[in-house]
Amino acid sequence: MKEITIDKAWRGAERCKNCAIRHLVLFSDLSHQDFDRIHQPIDDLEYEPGTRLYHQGEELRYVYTVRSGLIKLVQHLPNGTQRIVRLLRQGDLAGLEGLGGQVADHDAVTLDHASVCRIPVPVIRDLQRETPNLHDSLMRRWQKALSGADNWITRLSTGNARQRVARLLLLLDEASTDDSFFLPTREDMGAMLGITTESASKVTADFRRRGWLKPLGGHRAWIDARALQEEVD
Amino acid sequence: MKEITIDKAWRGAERCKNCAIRHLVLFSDLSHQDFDRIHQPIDDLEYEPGTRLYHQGEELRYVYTVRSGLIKLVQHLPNGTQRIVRLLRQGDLAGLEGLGGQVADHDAVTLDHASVCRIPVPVIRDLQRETPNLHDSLMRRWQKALSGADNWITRLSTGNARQRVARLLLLLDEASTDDSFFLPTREDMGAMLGITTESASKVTADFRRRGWLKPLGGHRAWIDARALQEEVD
DNA sequence: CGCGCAATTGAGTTATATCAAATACGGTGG
DNA sequence: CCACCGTATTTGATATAACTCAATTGCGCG
Repeated sequence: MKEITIDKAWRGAERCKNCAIRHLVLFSDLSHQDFDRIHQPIDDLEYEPGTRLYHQGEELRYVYTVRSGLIKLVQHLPNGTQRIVRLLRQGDLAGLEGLGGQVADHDAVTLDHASVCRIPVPVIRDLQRETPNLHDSLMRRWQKALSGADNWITRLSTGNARQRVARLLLLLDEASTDDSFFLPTREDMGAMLGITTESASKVTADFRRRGWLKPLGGHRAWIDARALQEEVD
Repeated sequence: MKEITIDKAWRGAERCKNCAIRHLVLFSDLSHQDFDRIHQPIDDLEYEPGTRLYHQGEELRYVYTVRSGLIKLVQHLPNGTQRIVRLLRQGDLAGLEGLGGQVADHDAVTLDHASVCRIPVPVIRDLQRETPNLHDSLMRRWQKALSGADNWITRLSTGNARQRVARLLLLLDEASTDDSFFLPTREDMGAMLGITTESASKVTADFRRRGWLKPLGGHRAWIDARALQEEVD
């Protein structure tokens, strides 16, 4: 597991005002004046695959907005097993629990190359106190995270291995803008679905043989969503 | 499934000020003046076991604070299977997603006899606009719900049936104040753990034979937490 | 080209689901 | 208080799915 590497850091809220995906991020509803209330640097960071942003139990000094890429939230059990409890993508926040002063509930690890904005917790606390514009935006994040977690239980942790893999692929596919999507390692698929690496591999290989899944290289793939949909219901 | 029955309705915010468990509920941080901003009735309701507060897809006009009892949140899949994604108990909120204007993500159904405060969504919206005191309290609810969901995945949807049942019993036990706790039907246990009713029954019966679980009648039970803890790690 | 890791595949074992039957339990009415 | 009924639970036999362990293949990268 690699440590964090910072490729570039823009440092500052000025860039936020002109952010290309501002409509998607936490600060979408902020006014021009609100940005002037930001007194600590917001850094724009690039992480390579397998980078850990923070780990379970750690004090969270930052909240992270995903600009691009995929991030997994991993939770460890006392007995050593681990489970991926959620995936974060464009517009999602990692480390939300830090806003309440809690330590991290999970490890946050990039799956592929990821671009992330790192916002100091005090910045959000201050903005929250001085402007109400952030509240709706923040509540939508909580809401989205929660419904994501619920879906994870019902869709990815219910039914047989075949259905779970199919639902995961459909989930990854519909999240993507183009017709290809990031295909996780079989080990990660297993950790997401509560099945073994081998089981994930066997189902995946079967889908490929049937022509419903086509790997495109570089950890990307295409699926026949129609066919896979029929597997799940 | 029974419809809602209202045994008593206190109607009004006056009672809230003197609520016996106010330190646990959403309005813990409100000032005396804040209560005067409440212009719609908050009803104190009693539900019998198996009552549905609302169902998935329904518009949420209220948020519900659990005063006592247990409530299950059930999510239905298109193929007809259903899964219990969370349990709510004293101090928890049902229908949080209604605050953002969304329809209900789940069915909310009482497991045992439950006492609940029903708060109109506009009341919370108004308070939120006029006083910042609610924000922390509300965020803690989101945070708690989310970590509850994460735990549900890692503890109750991971490992073999035996471990899952053990973890569920431990969870129900530690939530309880006295040394007894509510023991769900095997069917509900199955829906919580992603296993069949029969599997839940077989494990439960085995724990009983070993003396680690003692049913006390009236859907209540006692466990040897020490022994069960050893089963999970 | 070959090294190392990921993915695949297969055989054997175990756990869980499935189906069916028997038993226990709670509530109701006599 | 007891008998009865419907439902939940338990139990068993069998089928099936998933896990485990081990070996092999494939692939990306230096």
